[in-house]
Amino acid sequence: MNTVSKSQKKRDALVKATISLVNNNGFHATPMSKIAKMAEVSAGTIYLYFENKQDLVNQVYIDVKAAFSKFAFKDYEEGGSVNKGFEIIWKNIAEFKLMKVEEAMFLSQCDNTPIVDEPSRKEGLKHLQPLLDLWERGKKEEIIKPVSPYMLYAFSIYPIAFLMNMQEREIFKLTKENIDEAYEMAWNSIKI
Amino acid sequence: MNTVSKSQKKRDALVKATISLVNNNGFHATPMSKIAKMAEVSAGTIYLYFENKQDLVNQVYIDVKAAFSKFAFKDYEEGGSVNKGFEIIWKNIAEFKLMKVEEAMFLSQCDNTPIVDEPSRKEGLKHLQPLLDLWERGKKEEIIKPVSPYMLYAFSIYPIAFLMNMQEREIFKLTKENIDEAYEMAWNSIKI
DNA sequence: TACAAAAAAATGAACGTTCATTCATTTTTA
DNA sequence: TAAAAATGAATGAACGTTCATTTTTTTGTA
Repeated sequence: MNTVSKSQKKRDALVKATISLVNNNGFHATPMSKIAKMAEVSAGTIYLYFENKQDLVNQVYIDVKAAFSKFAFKDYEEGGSVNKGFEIIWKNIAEFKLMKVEEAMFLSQCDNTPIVDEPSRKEGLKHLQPLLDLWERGKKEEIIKPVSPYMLYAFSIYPIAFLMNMQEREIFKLTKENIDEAYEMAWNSIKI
Repeated sequence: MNTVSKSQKKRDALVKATISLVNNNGFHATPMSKIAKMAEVSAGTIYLYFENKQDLVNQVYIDVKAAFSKFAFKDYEEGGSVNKGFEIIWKNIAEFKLMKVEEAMFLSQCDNTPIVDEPSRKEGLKHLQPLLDLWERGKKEEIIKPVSPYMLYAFSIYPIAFLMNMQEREIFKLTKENIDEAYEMAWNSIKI
């Protein structure tokens, strides 16, 4: 049997189409009509699921960010060593950015432009708490540098987005060895 | 006397207006009419300086990127130690991102969306060679990790853009001390 | 189970607005 | 006074959104 309702399928198709078109053409060149066409849905149908274009991007952003966060913490449980915990999370994030390129590219575009509104941005940040907690513990244990979590994020996590971007533009190839080197660089920047 | 021609002034005003409006509203919500109004120029005048809207953003991108690169290498001369050279360049870049926020935000938006075309992107990259050369020397001297320059850039330079973004959203404050800490983190990630 | 009536979902043509761009005219400069 | 620069109203295409109509699904009844 089919556990996904028909209307959920349409919403999913719309979300997917939005991600793909915004990635390839940018938000400014992604009309609702094209989204509808790619999702194989009529133009009016979009407005049964989303209030308007702004609401559509907001919801897509929140959806993708939730999927990202879920992925980031798979196989992770609090309580283990800070080193190991960070490695698990970091490699999950790297895997997400390299496997789910479409989603990751979309997030990178949203995080660097005013196409999503402030409340949705806040909403998207919610799920990162376990990483912040881990860092807090790492600071107490004098393993992690006693600096703002924004600094830790900037130097250890954010760089992955750049590598993904270069990879996507076929300027640079991220191999298995590269990933281990990258992880080392991330860790070296935040460890004491 | 006035060494800047009148028409150069108009072009400058258009460039400035474009940066400001794209930063605040996004490219999709920046009509030519608003750019003209903010630059105190008639709509048609834009087309004396730029072919069309695409050409306008491309040129603004290239202009700003050139200013950025120039700034990045001020007070730098090849030949000094790798450590010192990198510190000078890194701190220049940090200063640019924190002092010339408008320009830096615009670059970050362009670098993460398809609003500028590929040739302009290539053009914008041209001026970074001295940093690549420095890194190459650092690798030979076994001071810098023997990894792709994209990796070095991702972990040492790219994070500054994240900090700038957070600073701009008033989520995080970058103080003098922070900057020194950040520099340490950057250096730790790329040094052997 | 079969069918019809009611409700819900989906459609897509139509609407009004906004936008990028043009060009006949005016203003400024040489 | 000729040339160059600037203007801004006009144009037509494209867009987001609506809504009268159609299609599909659900419900109620025998």
